Amino acid sequence: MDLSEEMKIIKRGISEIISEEELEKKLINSKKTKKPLRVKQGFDPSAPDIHLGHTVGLRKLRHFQDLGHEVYFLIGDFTGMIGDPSGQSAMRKQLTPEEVKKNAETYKEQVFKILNPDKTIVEFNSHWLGKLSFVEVIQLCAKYTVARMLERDDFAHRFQEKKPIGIHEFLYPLMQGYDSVALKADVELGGTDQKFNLLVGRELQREYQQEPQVIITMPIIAGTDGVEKMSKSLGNYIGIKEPPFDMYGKIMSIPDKLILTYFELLTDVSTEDLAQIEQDLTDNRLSPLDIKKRLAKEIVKMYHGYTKANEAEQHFRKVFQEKENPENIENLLIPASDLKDNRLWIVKLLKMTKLFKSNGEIIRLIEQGGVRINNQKIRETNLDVEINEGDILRVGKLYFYRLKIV
RNA sequence: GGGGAGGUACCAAAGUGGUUAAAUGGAGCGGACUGUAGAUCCGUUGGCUGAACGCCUUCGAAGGUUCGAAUCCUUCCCUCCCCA
Repeated sequence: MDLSEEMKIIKRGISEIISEEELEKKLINSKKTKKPLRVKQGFDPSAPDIHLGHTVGLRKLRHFQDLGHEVYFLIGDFTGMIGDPSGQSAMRKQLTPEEVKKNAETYKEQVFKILNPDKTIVEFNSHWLGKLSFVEVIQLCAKYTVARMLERDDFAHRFQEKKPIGIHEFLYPLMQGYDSVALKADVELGGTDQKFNLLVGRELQREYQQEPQVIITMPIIAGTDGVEKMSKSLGNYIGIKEPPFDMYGKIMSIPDKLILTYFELLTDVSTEDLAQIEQDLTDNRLSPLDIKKRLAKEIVKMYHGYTKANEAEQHFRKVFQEKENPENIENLLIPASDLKDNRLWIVKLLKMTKLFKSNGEIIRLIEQGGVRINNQKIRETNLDVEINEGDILRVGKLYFYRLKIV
């Protein structure tokens, strides 16, 4: 493959690359010396569920692997104890070593759905950061200035808004940069919100007489709400481990304006197809609904296979388009001993679904018409419902249960 | 070290002795509409009790004053600003 083709693959769907010339040089050099590039990306172990937002970067790492390079999948177990301040408006809770360890393990289980395990080296930055002496830490700090730290957006904002900035938070970019030094990274990937940290890596590598890494920033994809970036803590994420239908359903609920972005960053749909889809959308040749269904199916297929993706699609059509009950409904087991004359208080019944934290929540939902039995809305909270084997209980839009007396 | 401002629910932000489980906005949730999109409208957002303006817990923490406190007093913790 020639250089321009390689560059084309690398440059698809990225946000920024610093700098293209340096990358080309590195690629050429790598080919000449037959030494693969060392491509690094760090992952925060505080979010053990890999979601589609993470896959944007992971997929790019995979591209590098497919081009013959090595990926250093760096789990920030040490930095995780501080918590990346990027994009945070306030200080984060520090994780305990046990939590970090557990999260890191979960991470490892999941990434190989995307990465090629043969070309992936999993590392933990506690290996080197945990060994630094206080003197060495101070020496590291001496390589950067407060003023430069304050150049960073989120620090600058917090500073301006008179919000607290912990001194330890200043160490985060330094540690991440030091990771690049320790790994002798050629390329580092990160979200656009990581740009500052990535740049610090370049600075530090220079300080340590290394050739600075090329940095590639990836767009941050918005979550299901279409506004905030996809993240676990905001609850707007789509996890790659989620069951096929949940995944399908969540993708269907994204705002239309995200369709193309998702196609571009989350699927293998070719650039040509992408252009076609965009055209079809603007021409109204295809409805956004149909295109979104294709998107959903495409993504579910990647993580669950064709059969499951198909099932999810059927399920969706049945439940939401034809307004029928889905085929596979979870059983809700009701102990016969709880029944009186075959009846059960509606609130107790709902409580058995484990969907609610309190009775108040249940009562609210009933009053708002969010509960149906056999498609019949229940509005009365003070009601003993007759329980028949096989009755279908529906809670909100999403949850279905088939009642079963045991 | 000195002086000043401030800590209210998921977030932002009112509230300075009772009618305050706490205005308002955002976000969330549910409903209507729809394409599980967007826009719009309505409802709802501490817990318990088969439910009532009843009880319990909540306005940084702990004590205190009072018939009654988010509101007053004391101590403590935390944040920010100015000066050094």
